[in-house]
Amino acid sequence: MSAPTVYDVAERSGVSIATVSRVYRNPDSVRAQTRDRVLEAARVLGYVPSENARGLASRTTGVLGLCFPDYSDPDAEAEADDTSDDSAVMLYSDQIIRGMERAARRHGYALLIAASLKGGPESLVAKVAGRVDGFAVLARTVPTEDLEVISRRLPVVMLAGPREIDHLDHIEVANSDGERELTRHLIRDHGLRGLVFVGGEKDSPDAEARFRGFRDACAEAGLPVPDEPDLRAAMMTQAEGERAAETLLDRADREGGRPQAMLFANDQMAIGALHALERRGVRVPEDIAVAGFDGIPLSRMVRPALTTVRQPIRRLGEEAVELLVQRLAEPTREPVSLMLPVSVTRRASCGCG
Amino acid sequence: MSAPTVYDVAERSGVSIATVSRVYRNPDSVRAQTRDRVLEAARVLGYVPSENARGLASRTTGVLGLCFPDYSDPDAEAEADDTSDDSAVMLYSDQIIRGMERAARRHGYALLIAASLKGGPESLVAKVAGRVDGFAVLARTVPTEDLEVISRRLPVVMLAGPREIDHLDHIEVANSDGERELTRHLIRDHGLRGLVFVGGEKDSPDAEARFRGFRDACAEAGLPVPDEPDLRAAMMTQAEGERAAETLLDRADREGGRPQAMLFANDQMAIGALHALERRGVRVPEDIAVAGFDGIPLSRMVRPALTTVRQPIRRLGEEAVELLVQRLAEPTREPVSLMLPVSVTRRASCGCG
DNA sequence: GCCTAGGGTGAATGCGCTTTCATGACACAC
DNA sequence: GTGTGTCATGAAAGCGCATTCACCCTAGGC
Repeated sequence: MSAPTVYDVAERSGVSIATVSRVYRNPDSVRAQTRDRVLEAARVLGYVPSENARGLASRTTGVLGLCFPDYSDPDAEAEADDTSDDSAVMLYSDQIIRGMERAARRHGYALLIAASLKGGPESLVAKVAGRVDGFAVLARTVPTEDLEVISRRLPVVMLAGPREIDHLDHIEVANSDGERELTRHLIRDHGLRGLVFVGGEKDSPDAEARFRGFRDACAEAGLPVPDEPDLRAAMMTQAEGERAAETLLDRADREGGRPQAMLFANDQMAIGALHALERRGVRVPEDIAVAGFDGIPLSRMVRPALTTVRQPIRRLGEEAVELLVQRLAEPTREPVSLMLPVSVTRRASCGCG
Repeated sequence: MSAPTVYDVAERSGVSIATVSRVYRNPDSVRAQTRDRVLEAARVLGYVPSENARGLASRTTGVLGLCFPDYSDPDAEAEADDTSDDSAVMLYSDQIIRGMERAARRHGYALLIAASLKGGPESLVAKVAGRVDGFAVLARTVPTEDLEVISRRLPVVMLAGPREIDHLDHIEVANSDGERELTRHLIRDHGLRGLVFVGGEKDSPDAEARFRGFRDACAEAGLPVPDEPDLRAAMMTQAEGERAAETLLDRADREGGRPQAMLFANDQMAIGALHALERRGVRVPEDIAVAGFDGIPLSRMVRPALTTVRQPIRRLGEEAVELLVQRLAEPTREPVSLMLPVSVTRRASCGCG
């Protein structure tokens, strides 16, 4: 554990530390014979260059970072249990990590990942930021003002959510477009009319964007255009989805006119609704169509399989790296805002397949 | 992108750099009023401490690392396609990453991940090693001699595979025990007798350990004990599994006496075999039982569902971090070698469920 | 034989921070 | 009033490396 340095290697091989450094940074600039002596000494001593020192001296690290929130995700755990196959199911973060890792590897970067420890010191971002050449942040992981500060120092790309800081690179998925297309499908291809939408809280930009897509499609079709979702769930969890479905059924029983389709701002809720409907003896899709959003793996496994909109999450990670690499190469380039396309996945719960 | 430093902050707030440093490292040692001045200056300037410099000066990084091989894994990609749900399925590496990330987060560490770029410079390990407080290596990612060298400098834990260097911490899964128990189940609970085992190459320690478990169970039951697997596959892929199954069937046709059960050193091969058997019109499990090893997600989805042995891969990652943290706290502790228990998953392909 | 290029090497400096160690300013007790 | 602690801060010395810049040596041209 002693940690030999360039000085040790230099001494042992009878050269200066400059030469040792060159052997690693620019081998061709050193005579072969000298190089071999140095490498041999390094081997014997167990020398490994300190990337910290190297980074300090050369102002570049070869590492990209990712910060994501501490969703110590009870839902996800539960989901894993549902499928009775622990850890077989990829989470959102897993997929982004995989995407970034692949892309980073292609470009010769390593990847540093850190989740904000809820209640921990706010140091997280700083810790990452001080250690990488650039990094990606999932929406709402880091206070906007911190980002503002840090982005003056190195490239940052924001993932998902709205573009909070307009001089940053930014990638989101086409929430609104996706929901619009999904809704169109229900209206046009299945001839459904009484559509209700279950959203999230107002401060969830994704949920709001999806609602907008829903409204747009209603407007297009000449259907009544709601100002607000028919219901807002606080948590967007499966349990809340069940509750929402029951509330809507009760409301319909009281007021008459059961809806022909329930659209949910995410798959979790839609799946909860599926359960609730089954309990109530309401058949899906015969009596009512159900649709979600996200395309989580579970959506394919439930019965009936859930019609949804699939997000290219892994690509989100890959594109993030591409953007970082580009900006590193050309720091003055104009900020970019990408919107990744999503695709409607038609399955049994809307009457397809 | 200017990158303000302690000097800038110190100047602007009228203190020395030492005080700026203390504000971040040990806030209580600075008078509140001074501290506020410094923080304000930092905010205005957009100062973020350089973790590189900090690491250099304090010889500690707060980062743990993971190196894994570049299996740019055609099988895995194919598997994802099979389930027609891109990137829904977790790979081995994803699961380890998830486990390590969770555990690292608990202990306040960030995680640096790097896959060895095949054909790239061998610098990978050095890059990671020079940047972390300790790291985990998947078996056969890094040449033993490199590890030997690096482990003199910082804690290293080896994951999976045999213990190549005996002064390193090491975690493996109970390959042999698992296969033994699986084999016992086939022999004892299903009364099977003619068992064949399809292994991997001799230099695959996992496959060999599994074969030993198979032998042990045969010996216990008083069945003939083979010296070698009935067949060795070069790649342990699905395609090789198909081929293996066909070879074994052909051999049986020539020599008479079709086996009652085929055991494969991993799930991939077993799943390939399932396909081959179906093509040949051999019913599973009525005519022949099939079993794999690993418990990959696909094993649950094929028909008949595959009996296998599930590895706690995610826990492997978690335990790795625990070991690193422990060793960091107590560098002189005796090297540890853990063996994680596995569990036999009985499904349709052996006649259960 | 002298001069010139150019490649190989070393000395020295600085990257941004942590960390003694020393200093100064006070508060308190004698 | 002098002495003794305490607390807040500054000065300075590295941490391990990359990188000029200057230097020397050798090979080639004349």
